[in-house]
Amino acid sequence: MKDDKTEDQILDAAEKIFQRKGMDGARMQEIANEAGINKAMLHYYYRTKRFLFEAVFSKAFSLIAPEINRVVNDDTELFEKIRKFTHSYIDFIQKHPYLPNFIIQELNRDSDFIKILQEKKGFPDFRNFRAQVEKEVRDGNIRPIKAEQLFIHLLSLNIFPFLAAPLFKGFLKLDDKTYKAMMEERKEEISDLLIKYLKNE
Amino acid sequence: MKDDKTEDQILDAAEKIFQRKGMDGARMQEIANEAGINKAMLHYYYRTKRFLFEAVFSKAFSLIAPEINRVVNDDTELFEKIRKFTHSYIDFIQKHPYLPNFIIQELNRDSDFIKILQEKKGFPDFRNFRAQVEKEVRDGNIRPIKAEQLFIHLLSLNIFPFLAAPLFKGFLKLDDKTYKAMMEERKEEISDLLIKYLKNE
DNA sequence: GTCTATAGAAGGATAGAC
DNA sequence: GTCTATCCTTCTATAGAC
Repeated sequence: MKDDKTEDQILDAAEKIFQRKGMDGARMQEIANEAGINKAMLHYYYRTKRFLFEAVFSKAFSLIAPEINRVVNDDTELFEKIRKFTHSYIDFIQKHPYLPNFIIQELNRDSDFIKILQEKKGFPDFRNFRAQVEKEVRDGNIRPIKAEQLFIHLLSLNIFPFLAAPLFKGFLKLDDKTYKAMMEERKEEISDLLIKYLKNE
Repeated sequence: MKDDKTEDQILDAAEKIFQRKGMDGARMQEIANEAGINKAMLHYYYRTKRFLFEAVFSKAFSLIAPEINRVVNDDTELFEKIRKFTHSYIDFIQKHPYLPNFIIQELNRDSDFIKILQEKKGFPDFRNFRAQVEKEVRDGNIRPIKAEQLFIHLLSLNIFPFLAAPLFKGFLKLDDKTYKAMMEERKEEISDLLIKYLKNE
């Protein structure tokens, strides 16, 4: 079982609170309440707030990393890859709506976090994707483009609409339901945009 | 002069601190130090931390709003508009690097903020842009696309790379200088992507 | 391992002199 | 308007009983 042990109950509770409120906004007491456990236990298992936070952050990142690796470390054909990533990422994020904001926010808050993550195994390695894009360009299958720019396009188009959901809902005057439906539509929209552009079609 | 009055000195200092650390991470003492002034003055002029924060947030939003209005409330021809927005937004953000993260973060933290902003004059009105895109589609000048999706594409491609700069620098193993150069390149990359797609060219 | 109680520090806010 | 001093609450963290 996942929640057998107090340590895991704490981590689950901390996840909820930290992802909603961030490192600075979260309170140890709140996490303890959420875990249905005493505040002293948090320190017993994780020593400090910072260590607990880092455990949560690492776990969050290890959820995202495989998604990224589907792009950079996978030998699917390029268009298929774009299509699959876009579809699966948007499904993934519907399940973890707080994740992108949490990651982005804390990386901007503490610039050392990314260095810690880079050391870990499973950290996405971009080289395969670069090679793949360069080959497609060389073979004349796609319009000339830098792999980095395509990668940034792909992630921006997929991630930002969730990060900026309150903003877009405000601008476009959409309710939650309509906005969610629009995110579903984007699976096709994004694939279509990138693939037709690359194919020069 | 801008900094004649204490009230403005405080607002400037608060801007710096809040934009770097957010509402929860910022300390009144830190803002006072930054302003070279006493902590009691902050309360004298702005009563509470929250009011001071709201003043900063409103000002930040009033800096971004005109940028958005260049897209939604301006009768420039569509392709020209995409090109101009992309170029000017990327310049704008190099001058205010903390702004997008600040806005997004606080809108996610407090979902009521957007409602307050919607009331204010100058809040972007999407209707003109929708009409413009619909007309271009009807006239057969561009590929069929919903105005909302195009709007989200445009903002995502422009804003996210700054928001996620630490992440992309980590993934792509780029230093600040190289990344900045890449953001310059994106002015053309983004325009090219959207316009060629729309023109079906 | 788990709890209660509390230390110790920090932060927002105010009183009151000038 | 501006400052110093201080109140009071909140928060992280630990001590110590069971």
